[in-house]
Amino acid sequence: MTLPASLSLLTELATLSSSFIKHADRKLSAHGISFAEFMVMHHLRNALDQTMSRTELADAVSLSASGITKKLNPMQRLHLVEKEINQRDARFSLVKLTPTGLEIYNDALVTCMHCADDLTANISAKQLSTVLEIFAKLK
Amino acid sequence: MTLPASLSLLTELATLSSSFIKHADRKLSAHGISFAEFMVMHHLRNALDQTMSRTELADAVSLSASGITKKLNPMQRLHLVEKEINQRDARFSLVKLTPTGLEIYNDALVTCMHCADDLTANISAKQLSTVLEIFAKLK
DNA sequence: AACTAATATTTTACTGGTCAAGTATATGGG
DNA sequence: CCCATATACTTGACCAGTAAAATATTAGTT
Repeated sequence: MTLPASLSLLTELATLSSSFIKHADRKLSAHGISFAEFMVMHHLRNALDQTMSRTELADAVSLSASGITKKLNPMQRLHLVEKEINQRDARFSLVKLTPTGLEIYNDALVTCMHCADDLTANISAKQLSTVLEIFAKLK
Repeated sequence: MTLPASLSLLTELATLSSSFIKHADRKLSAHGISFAEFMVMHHLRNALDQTMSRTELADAVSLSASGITKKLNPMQRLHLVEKEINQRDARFSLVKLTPTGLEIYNDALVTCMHCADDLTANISAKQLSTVLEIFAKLK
């Protein structure tokens, strides 16, 4: 009995990302952050003014509203990010990367790129861009 | 500032699989199981005699030793899997898919294949097999 | 046989996530 | 203006995972 390729993609995707994230977590622990925290900083870094609302951020990292609150609390205590209240609408609170956070992000980025290079060591640049193109069409 | 493609692969991989797993979890809840439980049964289904040791299974689904114990406990209570003691070495305990488990797996498989087809709706069969080939080279 | 080390699993304490309920603020219709 | 509704976020109770310690069994050495 042969299973369809689409199912294999799905199971491979789950297995690969799970084992990769664990690998990255181990490497990033040298910077005192997890891969999930790196991803939060990564999205903030690439946002306009390095600032996003909590819901935008939650969507970006696939976390629930309460999940993002609980993830950001320790990051605020470590002064990696800071909270700013929106003048127009006090319900919104904006999250901003601090200078300390940016510094740690930049260091962690180097580590993370090494992880990424390890991951992709056996594939060519062409294959890499092919996968990225196809990824863009998934979902 | 442009980031290397390898890093994008990594972040996309994490984001895609996280959102896909949540989608599959919602669909599979109709069968009373999670995607993680589906993966356990999937590996057992494709194992010789539908039986694996707990450590083999833990490796297959990227769980720790204690993680697999905690995941299997409720599955045993629901009679999806059963425990068998190895005669040769009483330290090993084998995990086997029960007839009930097999039945539920087969139903869940149909649901899961629909999820997989949704995921891959916008890519061709050729692209699908290309990605799978490249995935095999990662790590 | 007895002691040490290795292996497979479980238990414990803890972390990080979810959902559902609660709080605070804003918006629109009477 | 006031009430209902919607939105953004937080809190509380719970579930799922980890690492480290504990337990049980086997294997190797002397």
